[in-house]
Amino acid sequence: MRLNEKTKALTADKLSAAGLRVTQARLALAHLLFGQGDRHVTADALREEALAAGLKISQATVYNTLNQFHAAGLLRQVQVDQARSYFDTNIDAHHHFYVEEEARLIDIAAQEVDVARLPDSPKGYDVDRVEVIIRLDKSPKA
Amino acid sequence: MRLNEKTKALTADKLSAAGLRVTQARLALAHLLFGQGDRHVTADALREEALAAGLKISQATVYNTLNQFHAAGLLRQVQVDQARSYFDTNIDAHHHFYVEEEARLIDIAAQEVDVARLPDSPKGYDVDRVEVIIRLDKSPKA
DNA sequence: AATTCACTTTAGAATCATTCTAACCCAATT
DNA sequence: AATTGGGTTAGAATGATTCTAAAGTGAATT
Repeated sequence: MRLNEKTKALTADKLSAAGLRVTQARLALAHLLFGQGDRHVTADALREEALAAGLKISQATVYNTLNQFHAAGLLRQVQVDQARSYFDTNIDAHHHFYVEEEARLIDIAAQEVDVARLPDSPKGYDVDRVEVIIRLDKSPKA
Repeated sequence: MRLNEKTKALTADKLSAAGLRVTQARLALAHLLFGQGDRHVTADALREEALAAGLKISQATVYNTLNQFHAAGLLRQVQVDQARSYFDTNIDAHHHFYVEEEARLIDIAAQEVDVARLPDSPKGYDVDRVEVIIRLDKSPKA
């Protein structure tokens, strides 16, 4: 993990802006998460990646950090599989394809889906967000 | 659990039609699941209900049975919460409200939602199904 | 009605993701 | 440099779910 000063400063700003103290673990994970475009990671995958990058970081810290980033609004949690949670670095309104056979998520930009009509919410409840998940299967070989 | 003969026969037919052998455990759970309109249950909730009804049934059987019913197309599995799976007795196309604070699912009939436009699936993949989940929060007290 | 055989059910162990605990560490402040 | 309060950690704990392998049962056959 070799961060140039500019990248490091940007990441640090992002953490500070979110009200999180800038620590080594957070800086390093933030760099992995936010340094390469939109991503969908599981806690375990991020841990592997961190270790592969030579970071010394515990699984507990990976979980803590993902949860803190999520609570701070830097990540979105996506629940499509019973086995594990995905964290999505794209926090703008958008939707997902999910390929169960490959445990793979693919972003769909908000404007690609048109939800033209929604029911009224039950009395006493407000819409937090609307999620559209398109579950995909591999096409049968022709 | 007192099933009249007619109800029992209907439930048995349902199991047979699904290619499942008609056993006591399956009959009893099917009756709990399908005998009272559309429901959303967790494995644990169903277990409790079975015990409360005086059934002697193990947790493993509850899980096995839910998974078999799901595989047989009698139930749909809904994944909205990281903690546990819900099984939905409504297998027709439809959508859900989810109240996270109450861990509660509410059905939305398919025609209540109009998804007017969807993106093309990635090459090599076909749409299995489209799920719309509307996450709700309790309205703040005025 | 007894036998057989494959499928079921079971208790309890195992697994796996995630969270907790309690001790140690470090970033910010004095 | 010392203090302090949050951060990080290893390892234990938790909780849902699955697995194991042994005992039970439904359906078909004798």
